Amino acid sequence: MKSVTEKRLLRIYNRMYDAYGPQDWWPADSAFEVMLGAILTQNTSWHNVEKAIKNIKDAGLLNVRKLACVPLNRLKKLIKPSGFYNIKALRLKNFMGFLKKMYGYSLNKMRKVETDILRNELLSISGIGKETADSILLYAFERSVFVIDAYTKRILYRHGLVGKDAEYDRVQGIFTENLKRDTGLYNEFHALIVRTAKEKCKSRAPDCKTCPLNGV
DNA sequence: GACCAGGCACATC
DNA sequence: GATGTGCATGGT
Repeated sequence: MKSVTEKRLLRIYNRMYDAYGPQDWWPADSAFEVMLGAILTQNTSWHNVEKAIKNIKDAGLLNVRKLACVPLNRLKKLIKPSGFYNIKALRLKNFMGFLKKMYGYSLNKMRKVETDILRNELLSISGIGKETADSILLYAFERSVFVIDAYTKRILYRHGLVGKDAEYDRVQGIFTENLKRDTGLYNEFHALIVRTAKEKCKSRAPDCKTCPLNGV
């Protein structure tokens, strides 16, 4: 028996899927690249993040052990195009220090850890908040964790499912308490929200005619 | 030239 | 607990 909210969420999902199709997220070739991107994209357009990741790739450093050895100042230069490079370089260092300390740089060991424990570990790292942690859990480790970002809050607010300043956990609960735990669905749903938001209407104007969510 | 982008930590009240 | 602020590049 589907709840009213579940039906609404699925209607939103289907509209976006029909308009844009599968998004094939996360745009990365490895779990480590997902993690780098998740930190670099904090309050930053993906376009700029791609430049930073390309710099790291071109330098042959897209590898946990290699990148961990790069001096801070060189790391700053490599990620400069993604903005906030001073603070983000420190965050990457914090994160890689965590990987070394907890897992000896082994993402396979990390992969064996239970989701709630892993989430708490990630949140304990300075520079990794809920959205970044959940992005890593969903897109690097295929866990059924719903990622909430500014777009998601905006869309749920626009559709009257949460209040204007609803907290992260509250917004996340709307999805996880009403949808079945399905990693593939969560993956595609969040990706489609970002895609929809990037289109012209930005999912903002209530009277937008081109938005696939208009009238849902 | 203003505004925005796939947040987060920290200071202050 | 809530609100405000710094962090910075590059595209529109």
